[in-house]
Amino acid sequence: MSETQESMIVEHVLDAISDQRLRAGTKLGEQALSDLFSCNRAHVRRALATLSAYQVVDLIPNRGAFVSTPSENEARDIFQARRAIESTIIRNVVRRANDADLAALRSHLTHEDEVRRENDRPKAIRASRAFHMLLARIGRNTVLEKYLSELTMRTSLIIGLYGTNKASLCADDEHRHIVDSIASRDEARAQELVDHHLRHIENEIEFGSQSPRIGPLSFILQPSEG
Amino acid sequence: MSETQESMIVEHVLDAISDQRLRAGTKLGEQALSDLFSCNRAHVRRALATLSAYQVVDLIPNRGAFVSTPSENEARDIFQARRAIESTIIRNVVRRANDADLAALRSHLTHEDEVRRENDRPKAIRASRAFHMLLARIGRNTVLEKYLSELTMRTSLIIGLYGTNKASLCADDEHRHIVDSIASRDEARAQELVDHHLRHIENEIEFGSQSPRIGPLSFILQPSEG
DNA sequence: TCAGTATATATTGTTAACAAAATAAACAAA
DNA sequence: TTTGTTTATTTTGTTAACAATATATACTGA
Repeated sequence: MSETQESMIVEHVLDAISDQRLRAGTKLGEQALSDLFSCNRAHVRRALATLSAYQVVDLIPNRGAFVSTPSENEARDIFQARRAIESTIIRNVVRRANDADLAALRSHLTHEDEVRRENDRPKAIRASRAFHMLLARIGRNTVLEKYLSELTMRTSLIIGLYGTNKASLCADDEHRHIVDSIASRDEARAQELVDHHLRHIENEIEFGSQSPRIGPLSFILQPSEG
Repeated sequence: MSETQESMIVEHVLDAISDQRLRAGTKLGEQALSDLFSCNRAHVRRALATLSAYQVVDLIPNRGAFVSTPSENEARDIFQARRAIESTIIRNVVRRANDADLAALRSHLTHEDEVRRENDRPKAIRASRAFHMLLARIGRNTVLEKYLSELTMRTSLIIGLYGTNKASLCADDEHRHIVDSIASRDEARAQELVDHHLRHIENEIEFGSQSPRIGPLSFILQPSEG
């Protein structure tokens, strides 16, 4: 089934979305993709079907595939779903995190500090997403981890679509405080911090302004690595 | 893209799974499916890619597609995910349900009573799933609704795989009590009842008595099934 | 210039044919 | 019988060609 080839396309598109190189509404042409990844269209079509199932791509009959553009209502549903899922994840983390996990979290925080100093917004957004996904992995529930992966992807889409009020996205030390609460095994506090953090992100989104702007696909989707 | 044709295959397979006509491990041959739905294999392959993204089907390279067989760990993750998601759903329901919604819930309860009298287990399981999906629809969060759809599907798979202790699956009047708590707008009680209900279902599953279709070898012993 | 229409191009949808791999069957040797 | 090997059959994977549809371009007439 050449699972590798197909999943490579999927992974690259997902990476590009979470990096905000691919923005909402961008058309994903079959020929363009099969040229980029040097494969035939059948692979591309299956990859697009998968991405559509992940709800990050819309398939329109006879028109093609487009990166989905979440509405405000959809965005709010997504954030509510994130609160539901990450609430359970953080509880798992507080209960299950071992020393290695805590070290990984601390290490990630310093990484986020470095990124912040670089003033590279897409990179910062990516690092922020990685923090949430690290928590999901430490929580050790693969079902929740997969769902959160989809939801954070779509969150990147939302932020790219509508923009945010403040330059700093995942606020300065909210992540740090969350890690502290995990380290002190304070379940209630950790849950409250995560919930507050997610509401904070949602509240900073400016649903009024919508700025869809797109570039050529070949720039955005460089199949750099194998 | 003949979205209709492809989604028809997907829907039929999902229905068959939730009805337990399709059981874990069953092979979904491409030719068999394209014959059944009188379409070409390209459609079938895309449908299988979608089902794989929903995690109800495993795609094994050069071997084909098989209805997935959740492990015990996976099953527990699924139930935890359900508690996380349905907790938020029921909160939405208590807040948002109008008179029509309550009427629909009452109507469904009488339907479940009728089904119970018929002693048709698959039908009962389907009706039970429908109750949870009705709650999800009334909750009006499409993201959570879609995830719960997947999770209830996989729950059907789990129950079919491992079996349950008692004949009655979704216990006699737990659903009724949940509806009552919704009608009286008792959020805390509704959440507690749903959580308890889900734990109840999980506890009735006999993970010890695995049916002999776990390993890949048992697929071969298994005669092909419609 | 602008609207509307016709033509040309490009893109998606469909099908069939063929290659590669896995499974099933047949068969020979112990 | 049982085991191992070879052959045949089935199934999955890949590719290309063609049809249907949508988009872009050119053209015509006010």
